[in-house]
Amino acid sequence: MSETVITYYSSMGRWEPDTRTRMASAAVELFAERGFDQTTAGDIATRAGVTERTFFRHFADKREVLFDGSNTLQGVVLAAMDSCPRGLPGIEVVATAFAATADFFDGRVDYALRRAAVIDASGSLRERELRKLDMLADAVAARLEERGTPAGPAAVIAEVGVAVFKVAFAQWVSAGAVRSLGTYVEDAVADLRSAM
Amino acid sequence: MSETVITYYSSMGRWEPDTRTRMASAAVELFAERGFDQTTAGDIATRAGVTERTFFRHFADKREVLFDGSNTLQGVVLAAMDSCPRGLPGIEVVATAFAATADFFDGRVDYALRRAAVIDASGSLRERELRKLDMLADAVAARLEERGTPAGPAAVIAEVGVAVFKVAFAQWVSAGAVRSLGTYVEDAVADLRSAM
DNA sequence: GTCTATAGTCCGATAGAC
DNA sequence: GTCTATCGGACTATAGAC
Repeated sequence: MSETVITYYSSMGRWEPDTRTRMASAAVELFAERGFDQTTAGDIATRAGVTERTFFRHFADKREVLFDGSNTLQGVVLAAMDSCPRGLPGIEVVATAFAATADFFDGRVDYALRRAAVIDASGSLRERELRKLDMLADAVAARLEERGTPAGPAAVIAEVGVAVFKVAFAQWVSAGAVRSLGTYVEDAVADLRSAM
Repeated sequence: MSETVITYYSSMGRWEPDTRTRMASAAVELFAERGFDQTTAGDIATRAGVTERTFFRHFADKREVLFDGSNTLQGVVLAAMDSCPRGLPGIEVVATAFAATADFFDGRVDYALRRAAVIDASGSLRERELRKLDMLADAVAARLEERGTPAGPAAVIAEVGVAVFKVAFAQWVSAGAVRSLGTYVEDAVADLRSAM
């Protein structure tokens, strides 16, 4: 999704613009209508006005169409980490970074909620989401190491950060996004602090 | 895998016993030899002396053959939680429970390491493993709630516990299991404590 | 753009255990 | 007889190869 991708494709001109975005939208619609398993890659392609072959040229597999924004989210997290002052403890950096994802999601609440409902309804999609979060944890750990945190603690802090984010995000979704995601992140961090 | 299953099947007599176990062993061998993608479900079945059809009756999909022990591991964790005194803080209960998995893995180091190598080599298997850990977190959270921990903190503590375990397990594997898994869990918990 | 292999499902049939 | 585990064939969709 992400503005980057939109700009990229709309600059091409020759083909119908926003092909990826159209396929992503069509996918969420169809998965919501009939379920993930009952929707073929060809169905999505057709609704987006392209062929099945084109779908697989853009996305490595059927699930991936729902995770086009993952890189953008990761960029948001890493950028927020970079904005933190040098001396700030790793755990603070990570907490701040995940709280910063609130802006990203609060700006696309409707899509995020529908997408979350679709993912939660499919074990297959849930697996893919967990893998994306796992890769995010790896990226966060690497960035912490660059900031001087030793490898062991960096891995622990990164994984714990993602764990907290997972809980906060689930609560945000199940509450229907009535409050900003940031408040759920802060609450979850507070829960962890008082637990230790 | 678990002794229960072995006993169950060996009591039948008519067919070759331990079909599931034989398929699981064949799978690890073949995945290690040629890789996950280069191994068909039929290949595994053939090496185990059954047909492809039989394979899919035992396992919902090709990946699942490597995760037959997941329920057992979950049982170990939950049982360890139940052994903790009532008043013990949730975080202590979870830390103790995951440290208790050491006995489980230290008793099958060889299989665990080969299995881990196979899983790490395949994104597809990694996804499945993450999903199993996610379900473990849900089970741990539920058990914490039964012990009186409020839902929010229970979810956070459970997810953080799994996060710590993930890091400890990865370190245990990459070090070749030279020390017991328990020491890695304790170190990771210590890292988290000093980070907060 | 076509062609193919494999994953995974559904139908039914068979055969020992009880 | 019932139950459970095996096997066989046919079928669709995914995903990769050409």
